[in-house]
Amino acid sequence: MAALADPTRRAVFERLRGGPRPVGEIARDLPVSRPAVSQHLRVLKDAGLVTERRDGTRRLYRVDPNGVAAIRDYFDEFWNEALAAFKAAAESEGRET
Amino acid sequence: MAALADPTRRAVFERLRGGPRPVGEIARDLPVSRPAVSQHLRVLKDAGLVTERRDGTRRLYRVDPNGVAAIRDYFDEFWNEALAAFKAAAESEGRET
DNA sequence: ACTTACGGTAAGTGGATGCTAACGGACAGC
DNA sequence: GCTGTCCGTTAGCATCCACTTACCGTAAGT
Repeated sequence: MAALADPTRRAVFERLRGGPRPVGEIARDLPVSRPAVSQHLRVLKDAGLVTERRDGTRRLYRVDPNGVAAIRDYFDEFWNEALAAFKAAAESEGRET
Repeated sequence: MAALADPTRRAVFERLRGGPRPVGEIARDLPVSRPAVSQHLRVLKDAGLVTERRDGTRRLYRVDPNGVAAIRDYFDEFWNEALAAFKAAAESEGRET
């Protein structure tokens, strides 16, 4: 999840939300150089959030559903536990006060 | 979400998952000093992920359900869009190939 | 009032990291 | 084979940030 910390990297990631994209196309509408995008994609790939696929001289990157699912599950679980604790606390507080 | 990037800060955050906690108690079972925990809590608070409440000389921190919900929603939406795009791509690919 | 416990803040430092510039490699078209 | 395009990698740099140490304020107990 640390991979999604950087704003630029999140921007790169979100460019992939609608489907596969080559590196250059992503770099074109971002205020950073192409190598920077490459490095971000490498981090995202190591984090299991995107996958790579060669297409001639280009490389298509796409979102890896498994990675997104992992983070999504983490927050779902956290949400459930935290909410339960929150309700329990609110209740016992209501009782005491 | 950048607030949850740091591992230590995530650890602090997760200590709050089960209910409110004072600063000292959190710092006690983490390998960092108390001021460090204070700083992390400040970041989490600014990010809207936790709320603070004074209790005598202590300060109780607890998870803010709103903050967690925001992130959870972000990933839910991302998940839906990405999955849709992924399926669409897989389909059109299956057609062509 | 004095002491003790709790915790936020400021200053300073070392390590991590995002960026660019420069280079090298692979593939397509002529 | 040569050229041009696309992209990953390296080196170097600037910046950010997490951490500790030291200090100060506040509240509770005696």
